[in-house]
Amino acid sequence: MKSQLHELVLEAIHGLQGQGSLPVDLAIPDFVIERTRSREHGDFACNAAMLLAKPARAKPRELAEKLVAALPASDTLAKVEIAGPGFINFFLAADASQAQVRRILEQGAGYGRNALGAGRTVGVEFVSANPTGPLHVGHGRGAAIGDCLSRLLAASGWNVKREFYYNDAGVQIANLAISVQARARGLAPGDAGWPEDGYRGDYIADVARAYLAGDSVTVEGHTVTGAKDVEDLDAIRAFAVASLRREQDLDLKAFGVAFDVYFLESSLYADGKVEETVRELIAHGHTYEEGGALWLRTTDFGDDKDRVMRKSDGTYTYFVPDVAYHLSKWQRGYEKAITELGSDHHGSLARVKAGLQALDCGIPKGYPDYVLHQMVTVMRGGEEVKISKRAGSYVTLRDLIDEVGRDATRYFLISRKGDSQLVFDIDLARSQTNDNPVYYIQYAHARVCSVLRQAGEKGFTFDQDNGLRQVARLDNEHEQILLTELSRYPEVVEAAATNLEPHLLAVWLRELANAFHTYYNSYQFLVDDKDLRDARLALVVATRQVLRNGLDLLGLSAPESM
RNA sequence: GCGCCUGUAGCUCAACCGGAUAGAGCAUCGGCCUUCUAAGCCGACGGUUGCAGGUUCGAGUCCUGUCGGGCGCACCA
Repeated sequence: MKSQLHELVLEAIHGLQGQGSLPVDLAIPDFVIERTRSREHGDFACNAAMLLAKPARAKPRELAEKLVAALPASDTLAKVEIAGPGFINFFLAADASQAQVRRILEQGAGYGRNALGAGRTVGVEFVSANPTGPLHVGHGRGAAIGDCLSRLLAASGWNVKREFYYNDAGVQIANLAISVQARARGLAPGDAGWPEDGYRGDYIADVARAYLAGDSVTVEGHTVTGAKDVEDLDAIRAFAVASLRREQDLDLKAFGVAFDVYFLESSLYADGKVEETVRELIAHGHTYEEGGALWLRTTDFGDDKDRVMRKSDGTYTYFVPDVAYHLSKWQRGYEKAITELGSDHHGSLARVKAGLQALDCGIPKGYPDYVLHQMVTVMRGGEEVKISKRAGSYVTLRDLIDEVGRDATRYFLISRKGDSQLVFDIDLARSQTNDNPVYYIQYAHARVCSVLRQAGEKGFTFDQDNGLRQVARLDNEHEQILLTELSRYPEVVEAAATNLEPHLLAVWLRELANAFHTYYNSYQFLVDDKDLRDARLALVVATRQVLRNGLDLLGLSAPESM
């Protein structure tokens, strides 16, 4: 609809140019068609007249009048008004918005999808936690954002690959191994001989116990069995990594998140990708040696200082495999790559992008798209919660899922813009479940289901075809508002997907639910007038469809009763 | 010190890449269930968008400065 109106206005401008009211060589500004904030201003508004006023040396309102006069006739419009400083307000014809009901019911689960991705492949990397402990709330925020983005992109016609990258061999893993070993020897944090930066959480003791008991752990298709040998650090490391990967997997599963690819940093070394990357960077002349180290001139690509690639001891700094990893995404056919990270990693962005550009192999300048999220603070009883039994020093995702439920946790973590810090209020999410926004949306869905059940009990049969023939009966204000909301859904999905801002969908779904609840409280659906009843039920079923589609994109359930 | 993010109602947050009278939820107060689930609806209260300038028809949004908060600034990952 927006693009349709945009076209109409464009034609009007050209028309005015044709009749000499506007200069022919006028540069047409980037005017927009947008949803109005208030219904008094119609359904859509256009700012073309105000933008054209200066270059055309005309008064905005007069120009707007000319534009309206030159507007091609359209039967989707009931009226067009000029308001404020020169807005052109479009009022849709009632039957145009009523037609939404048919569109929604015909398209069903497909309503709201678009084809912007055109079947191209996008890699969405998120969580990417190293297997050194249970996932924390921050990972949860990343998981919710990454998963929801994946769903949005899939709904926008992209072929989505969800990817989890982790380091299975670095110093953190070495630290994990000696921590488990210390526990296996019966040491506890604080004891003499406890490793200096050892991981202190209870989960380390659990892993050590399982290792000594000879338990088996299966993850990503391999099984690792505890060797029981306290001295065998390699065996301990393998077992610990498998155990924690498995625990993270279970957490993610409980959160409703799954991945297509688990990518190991160690594989980049094994496959020679790291060497290949270094070779290419040297070959393209963006490196130099200094002080026994190999440097990448990242300042050529916007970084604020050059970075060491290979330390004087011959090992690589971490950002080299990071570049190699993103190169592999490109080589694996990810035309678009999204990397979702905690904002504490934002320092690496410029480096990786610089490294990719220095490879000079056709990777587009903005590659990859970074989506960052700020920290999460967990509050309970007005105080910050910092400790979890299992992890020790942080609140785990599992804690939240267990305490407030999967859907509420997801909704809270997804409903805010990623780049603001987030306060997760457990009391609000849990003890005040009645006031919880996620239940509010789900309740709208359950209510529709309930209405249909009631219809059956009252002996009414919903005749959808008849309802679609009678949509002209949907003429009261609440019905119009609901219809307008429903028609916005595809725009919301598109905006959330292209701006990489899933919270837009979460926020909007609440508005849709509100429009429905208001309608529900104002009018009886199960009336004796069959035509009116069928029309209302058609609208209500269409609403349920959109609620379902939206909840699905957020990864939330759509309960039939509550 | 430098860079990135951020500052909006008492609290938690929105505001469609510059638009019209800045919106929700929680909290507080007042109404609505013999009628489809009151996990709901309606109303009231609540704001100099941290502050000061600037850009223009128009600024919460863009620019400069300033104050407060977070994160990052290694031959660590």
